[in-house]
Amino acid sequence: MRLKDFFIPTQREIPSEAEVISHNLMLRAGFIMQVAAGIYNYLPAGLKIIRNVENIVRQCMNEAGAIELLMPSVIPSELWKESGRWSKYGKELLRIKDRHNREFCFGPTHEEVITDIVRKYIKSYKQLPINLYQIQTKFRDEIRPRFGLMRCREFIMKDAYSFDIDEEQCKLSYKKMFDAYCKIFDRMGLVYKVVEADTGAIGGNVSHEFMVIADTGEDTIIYCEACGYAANLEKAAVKYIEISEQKDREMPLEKVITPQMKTVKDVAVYLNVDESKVVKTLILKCGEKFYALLIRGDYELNLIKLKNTITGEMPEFATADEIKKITSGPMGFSGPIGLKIPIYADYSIKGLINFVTGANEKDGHFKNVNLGRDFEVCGFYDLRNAVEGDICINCGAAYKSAKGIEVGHIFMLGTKYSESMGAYFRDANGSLKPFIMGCYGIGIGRIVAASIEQNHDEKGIIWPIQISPFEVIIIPVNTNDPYVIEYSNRLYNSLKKLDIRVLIDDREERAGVKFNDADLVGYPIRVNIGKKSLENNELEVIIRKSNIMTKVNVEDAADTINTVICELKK
RNA sequence: CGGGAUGUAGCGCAGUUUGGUAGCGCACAGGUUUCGGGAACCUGGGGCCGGGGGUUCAAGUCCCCCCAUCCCGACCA
Repeated sequence: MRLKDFFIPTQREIPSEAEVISHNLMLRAGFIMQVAAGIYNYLPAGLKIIRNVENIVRQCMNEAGAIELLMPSVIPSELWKESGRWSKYGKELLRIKDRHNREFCFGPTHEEVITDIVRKYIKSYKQLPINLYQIQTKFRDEIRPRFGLMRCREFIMKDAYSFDIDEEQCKLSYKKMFDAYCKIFDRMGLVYKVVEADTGAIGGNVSHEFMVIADTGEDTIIYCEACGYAANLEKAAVKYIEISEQKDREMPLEKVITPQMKTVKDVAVYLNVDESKVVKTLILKCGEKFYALLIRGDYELNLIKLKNTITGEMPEFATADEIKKITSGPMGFSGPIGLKIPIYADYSIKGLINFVTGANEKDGHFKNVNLGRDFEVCGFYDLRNAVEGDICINCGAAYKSAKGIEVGHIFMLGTKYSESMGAYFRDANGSLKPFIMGCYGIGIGRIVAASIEQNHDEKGIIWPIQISPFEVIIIPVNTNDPYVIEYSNRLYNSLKKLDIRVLIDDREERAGVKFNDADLVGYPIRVNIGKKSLENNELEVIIRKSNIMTKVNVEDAADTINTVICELKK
């Protein structure tokens, strides 16, 4: 491609809306352009990158035996009502109406549609297993889109769905996808971790997330270097450690005045105790039922764990009015003593003595509160977020934590959709069985963003060659020198003959402009063809990543570059 | 959804305090000189100052309403 005939609108100015580096660089390199909050144009070079990522994904999926199809982005509400998700899926689901006032949604995921296909055509165990996938534009009406392609509302996703005769076969399908995902992210050159995850709104029981490690990531992952355990924050288990404080040192209960001291921090500072000696009492609501949760002041409640161990449904925090009604005290002063609703406690409370809690009245707290003596709880559970330094549930070493970008997520779904939507097949005995399903997503745009987060320097992007919009850029340095132009064109044609994805910067720009643009856009290999070096019958090959420049004889140039490309692809 | 901020040329911004008919840099067009890390000079084009309503002789500037975008929060108990 000749740059004059192509379109890469690089910007010199730093876009004011871009907070994270990948967003900033994608805007400046002319890959994307914002149309609305969380909705972007993919400009030509950006599209090339997207396509490269898609093709790697596609190739690995095909190798793993998955079959590509394409489902619509607009889906009638009927299918979603069958699965029950029309009402359960929250505001993220963009619901729209056609001219006849019929309800549709813009698909955020396609379990319903794929199940509809399979239940219609797959009738026998002989047709199984099958894994169908698509690469499609999805829409999720995120509360807060941000960080460019990292969290947008409209985004491109690869989603695959497997159908099996039983759990065991499903595990095999799941494993195949697991391995395919590893291969995909390896080929992209990404540094990632696979973590255990909660299944959330999609449903099911087993789930893994593929996390690209990056400080700008929105997710927290907890991992153990000793045994390899890794999970996201929602899932990471906290091991119960016995605290052996001496029961006989219990002191008499004491009420203290704590004017305006609403937060754990306020109270701890005011009473001159450590935050870990303040126990917070959280009032949660789940349907019509209320619960009180006790957590040590320096820890955070994990709603997902609460849902999975106690409430079953996703709980919400009670409002100020509800708290007033239930505890008879204002928000900020709740405590377990005298509460009439079920009280559950995190393990962190067990064994604690002489702690501080709210007194369920304005400006009042209790000191020297003790479990058993002053109140009782229904039980102790793991209800808090793990933190760095916690003891690994597997091996006893200390957890570490890191920020990650979720680029892939795989689930074993079981029969959630097949049963609700009546998708059954005949097994070998002739009896009707629901399909055992799995689903497997990869965020294409997110991979692009994540790749930039991991591969850039102060000048711009450093593409892994597999993803780069072009493999080589040729820069004729002196555009007024006929030899420079001639040799540039000659090399360009030779590289094209070798099927190398080559771009020649034939613009009438000064060398510095071209160099800076090349560094910004991030081509892995740059070839400078200038008057000076041509006098020695040489040109310069520069590797973007290492910034190493090699002088190469013009006659050998094409072959040398081809060799370099092969090296970089390894 | 709550809080904060910002909307002025394609991009980045000043001008708003104290109302008086819109400016800078980059980009763009023409010209001269330059030409291996974002050139210099000259000339030029480009704005319903986010939208609507009001106050005023006069509004980018003051008041009201709306819209959009960005940031923070949504774990305060």
